Amino acid sequence: MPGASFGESEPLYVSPDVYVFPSDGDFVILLNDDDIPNLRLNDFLDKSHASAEAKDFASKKMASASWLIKSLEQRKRTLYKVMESIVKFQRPFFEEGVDKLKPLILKDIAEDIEMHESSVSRITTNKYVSTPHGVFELKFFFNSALSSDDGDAVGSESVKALIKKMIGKEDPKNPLADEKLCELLKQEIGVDIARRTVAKYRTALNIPSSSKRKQRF
DNA sequence: TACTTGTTTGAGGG
DNA sequence: CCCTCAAACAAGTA
Repeated sequence: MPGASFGESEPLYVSPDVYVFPSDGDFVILLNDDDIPNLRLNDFLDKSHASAEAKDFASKKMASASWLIKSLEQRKRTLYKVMESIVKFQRPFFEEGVDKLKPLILKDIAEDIEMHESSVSRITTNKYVSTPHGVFELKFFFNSALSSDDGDAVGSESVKALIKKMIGKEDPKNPLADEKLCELLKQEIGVDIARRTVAKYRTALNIPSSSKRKQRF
């Protein structure tokens, strides 16, 4: 998604698919179904003088229309359940704010609402929720301990940025070893990655190892 | 390099 | 449109 890496609170301009707001120490979920007015079937074609083929054609159309309507209803129900489950898992976020996000994976939600991960994946892409702390894509609530938002590239990018910043501030006489960086990363943003990964990111940034950076005087 | 874990995507059924 | 399944893909790890 273009611009995905530019900030946490991007889409003020999208209209959310679902709202969450506090009420009485609890949270209420409200679906936005503005764009789906009440749909219903109109059985206008069922006339006895119609030909067999026409009746057949009509009833097939009716059938397909009716499952479309059912699908839309089901979608609403599923979206509601997913949202409910997210609120359950990320309650501290809804109560206190963005830095209280807990690690969460699709499978957690999938198991909770008894559905397949792939369904959860599809439901949570391109859907937005309005919360007391802003509007977020549903994907925002999933982070497997590493990335802060967008699943792939963004996570490692922001970790790289942080590494660069830390090395920039280090004492030239006492450069930060990868292991130390690893510790700091954990303290500062709660990211838990292996020392080896830190080394990989550092190399990617064209920063030499701590022993090479050490200055003698 | 190969294994593991997590997410996405294409096919197929309703 | 909904859903699942399996296979592909991506990232970290050893």
